[in-house]
Amino acid sequence: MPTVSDVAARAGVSTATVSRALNGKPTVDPGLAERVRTAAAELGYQPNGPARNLRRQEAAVVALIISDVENPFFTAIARGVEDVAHEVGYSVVLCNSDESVAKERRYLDVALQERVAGVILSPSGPESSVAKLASRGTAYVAVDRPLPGADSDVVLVDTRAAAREATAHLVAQGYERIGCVTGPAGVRTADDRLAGYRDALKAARRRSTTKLVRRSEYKAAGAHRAALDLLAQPEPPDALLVANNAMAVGVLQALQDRGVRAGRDVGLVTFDDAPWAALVDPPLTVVAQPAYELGAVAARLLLARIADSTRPPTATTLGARLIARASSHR
Amino acid sequence: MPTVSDVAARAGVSTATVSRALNGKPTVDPGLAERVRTAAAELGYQPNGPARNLRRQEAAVVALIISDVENPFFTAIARGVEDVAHEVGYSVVLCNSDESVAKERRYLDVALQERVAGVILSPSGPESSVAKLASRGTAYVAVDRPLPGADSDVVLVDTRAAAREATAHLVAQGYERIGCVTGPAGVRTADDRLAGYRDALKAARRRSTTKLVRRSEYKAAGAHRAALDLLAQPEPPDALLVANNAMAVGVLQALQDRGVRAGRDVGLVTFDDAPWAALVDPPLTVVAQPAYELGAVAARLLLARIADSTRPPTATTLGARLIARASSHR
DNA sequence: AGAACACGGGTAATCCATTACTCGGCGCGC
DNA sequence: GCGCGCCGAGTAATGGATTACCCGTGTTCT
Repeated sequence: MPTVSDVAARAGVSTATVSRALNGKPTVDPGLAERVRTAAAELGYQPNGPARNLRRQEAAVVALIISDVENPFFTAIARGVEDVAHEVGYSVVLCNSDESVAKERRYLDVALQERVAGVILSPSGPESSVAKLASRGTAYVAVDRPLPGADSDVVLVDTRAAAREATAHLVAQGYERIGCVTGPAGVRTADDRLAGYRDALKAARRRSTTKLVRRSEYKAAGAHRAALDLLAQPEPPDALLVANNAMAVGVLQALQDRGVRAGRDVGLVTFDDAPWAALVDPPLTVVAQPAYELGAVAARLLLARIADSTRPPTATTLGARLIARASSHR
Repeated sequence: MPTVSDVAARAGVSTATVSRALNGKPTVDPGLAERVRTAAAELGYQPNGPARNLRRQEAAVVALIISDVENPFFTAIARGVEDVAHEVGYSVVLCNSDESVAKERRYLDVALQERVAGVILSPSGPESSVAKLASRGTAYVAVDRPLPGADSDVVLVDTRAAAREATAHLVAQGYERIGCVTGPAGVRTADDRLAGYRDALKAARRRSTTKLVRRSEYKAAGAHRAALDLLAQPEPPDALLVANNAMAVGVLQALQDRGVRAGRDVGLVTFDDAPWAALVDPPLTVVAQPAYELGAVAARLLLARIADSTRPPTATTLGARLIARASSHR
């Protein structure tokens, strides 16, 4: 594996010149620079990343820690981050914390060790270990969910308002006993969606009861259990607000298991406009979140913070959009 | 940011001992090792990854380059890889080549520069630049699709047989004009699925015509166009074999657009048992591929090759399973 | 008791790219 | 014509962890 010295020898210059030429520094004679480039190409020279990062004290890499790779919402965020980062020459490494605080911490440690330039994360739990990042001066941005306590850049969706709107929509469609399946306590989006749901019930002068609310992991299996449980009650809900698209899968399975028809028997609004949401029977009414934008904005904020660590932290809130389809209509 | 020297000073030992203690080398007095560990903890010491990797000439990281992060098939592979790699202390960085040979090459370069221990990839096109990996001695494994020309470890699904079985199933269900929507020429899975489809038609003594075959990118948009195109023909197909799950979305949209009922009007078998496949109307008959297993096996092969670069390359082929649901039944 | 050896631990070389510092040579101004 | 300043390029220091090599102490065998 050739090194700068090999290139230098072949081009008949010093290693300093090789480095300057390959990094496009202007203080190199064009002729020499050309000679260096051909020498590098002939040897198939690839700079040694670790050596470069060691010297530079930072890698041109940002880590993106998402809570569920199998959720299209988060992969769309990833696309947004990637596109923006690549434009300015940063690479993105995607880490899947799988809604586990332990895995999240592990990835944060790796990011810290590898001296990445910055981190974008969607915190999986109430207690996050970003303190380490802060104390090391590594830039970071929270996406989708704020960081408890930390005064950081953050990009959110106005999910409480969206949940309120979605619930109001169910009320307007004439559903009587509207339930809610949301994520774990302490995960901000889960709490906000529940709060929005309650806001709407209150505004409609409906009594809100914990009997119609269930929490579980943000995954299909948990939502499946939650939905079965709700349906098994003496007075089951006639509509459900479902807090993310993985959960929507679980809830739909539960309805199918019980032979309950979505829309007709139980109205449904779910978060996230997954590619398949319009294809199920009946097409799902959804709260479409601007996931790609979320990622793109987060990436831009991160880059800005990497460039200037003294910027005051900003909070960006994007809006969501209710797309009414047949599942919320008798 | 503390370094080994800081820890050494605090523990009253040399940097060598610190390194040995923290890396669990047996040649350190347990008492000293303990002192080192407390010192490190008190300082919040995090080893400098680039420095370590520079010295070790390799990072405990494997790169996984997949062709589409938004496709559940590939994210399931990612889970398999992650689980296996983490068990032995490797980190996984996920790279999304987005079915683009250029992005794939870019990520390969990054992987090479960062001196990752190994690479697992699903090649996006017929010409892949793994030659660089080979010449640098970096371990790699192909997953889902073989590497043209390269004699590497590879983990595949017997996708031709699966396509044959799926098509035979459509024949057996009484469909007459069976079409096929597959991926780009040169992508092995796309070609194999088409070949399997033709195998089955031949076995059933059906005439196979290019009028019923369309190729597009492995994405929803392309499949949508392809399906509309097929349906617009004077003699449209009465059944379709669809080569992956992103495409299934596009095809279902097209059917919806045209008011054609899946199953009744047009039988459907698609590849990949996505979480939502059983939830659409009608539930999709699918070829379920062992995606998680694919990833897990690939990771194990990669680790074996990292440990011993002289092993002869192996090819592993896993079977797929046809799950008959309502979409292939009038 | 003396010698050989095992073992724990320290010193310093090493990995490779970047960059501060330095130096020679050339051009321009007085 | 002389000197100052600038430009291009080289020398060597730097970053932090690992590890080859070496040394001193304590053990064991003869």
